[in-house]
Amino acid sequence: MTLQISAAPGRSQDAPQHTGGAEECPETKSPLPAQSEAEEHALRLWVILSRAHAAIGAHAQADAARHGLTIAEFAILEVLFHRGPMLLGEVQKRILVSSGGITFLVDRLAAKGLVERRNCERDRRARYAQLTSTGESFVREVFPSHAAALTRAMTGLSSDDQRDAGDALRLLGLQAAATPLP
Amino acid sequence: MTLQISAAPGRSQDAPQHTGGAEECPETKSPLPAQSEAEEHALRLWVILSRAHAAIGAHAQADAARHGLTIAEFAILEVLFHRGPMLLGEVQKRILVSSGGITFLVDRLAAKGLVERRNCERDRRARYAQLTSTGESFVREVFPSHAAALTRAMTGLSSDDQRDAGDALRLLGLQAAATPLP
DNA sequence: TATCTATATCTCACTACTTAGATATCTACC
DNA sequence: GGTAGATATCTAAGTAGTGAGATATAGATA
Repeated sequence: MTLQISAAPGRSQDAPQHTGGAEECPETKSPLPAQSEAEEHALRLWVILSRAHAAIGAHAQADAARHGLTIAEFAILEVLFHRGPMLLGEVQKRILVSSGGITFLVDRLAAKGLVERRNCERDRRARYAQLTSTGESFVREVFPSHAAALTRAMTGLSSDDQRDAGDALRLLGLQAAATPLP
Repeated sequence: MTLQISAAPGRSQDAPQHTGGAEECPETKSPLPAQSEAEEHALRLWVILSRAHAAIGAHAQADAARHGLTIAEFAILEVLFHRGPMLLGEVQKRILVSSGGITFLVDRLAAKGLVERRNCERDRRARYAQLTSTGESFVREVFPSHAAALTRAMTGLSSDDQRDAGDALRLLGLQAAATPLP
């Protein structure tokens, strides 16, 4: 819940009116090379995407926090509930945390009694995470209000527009994930 | 760069085929109350939004890291470059960090010689952050490749589709920010 | 003026992770 | 069977922030 790139170009005219002299700086400041329209759209989308993610995320976080959980913990419970027991590595990829992170998160959920590990018989390096029965009732109890909170946070778009935006963002995310980091 | 909610409903049939007995659990598991279509779309969009943000963010982060900066630091440099000197509180709201965070980040950028504080004459509680001349040349030097990296990360959508997605996400974010947290 | 409330920044203890590397195990191929 | 390289998880140390509260100042009101 942070991480934001500044809103894009167009230096505003009115920032330091009252800095008290010495800084009107009338010499020419060499401007940046003009951005292409493609770059302008990409930068703008990155800013907006970050803001939207932060704004929605604040709702998800607030709702998870009501139950003493982080968003990442909540996500793990949710995936285990909807998909059943799962190897730690699979959960890790799905919720996008580091390998150390998934160990840590499952430890914490286990300490809360919501999740337990189980050995994998086919691969003795690997372990399953699965909900305890407490964990299962817990999800059953809190998930509906969580879904409602997110739905409420998203009323800025009609349900159909949400689906369309989702379609577009899916392409965006898949392509970004497939593009090698520099 | 993390934080993800599991991909949505529809418990998969094939998860624990090999957990070795004792868990086929044929008793009926009371299903969750069926979600409305609105909730389904909202949850799906939240997942996709998080993934897209993480995937693009990885590129932004990798590029910032090449210069020894975090995304948040980079965002501050960028906003100061494009908008000129700015009160800490304004920067804080724009890049969405906590009040302690903006103090910390500006400290760190100041230690790197890229930013400096200046007192505000009209309000002695407040302070401006502004780029040093080093900071300004730095931004001038690294911004173009940063813009290029983000543009490259976003090739999953055409430039026009990026604009459309941005329009939609802007509404989404604004409404979410305006909705009171529960 | 005196006071009350609202801001703007800072401090500092704390948290939720990440990163790098260790360990155990698996798979494939000699 | 033995060995090389790839995985799956865990461990330990480190980091970028957050959150609550402290301090100083501003603005409004009596």
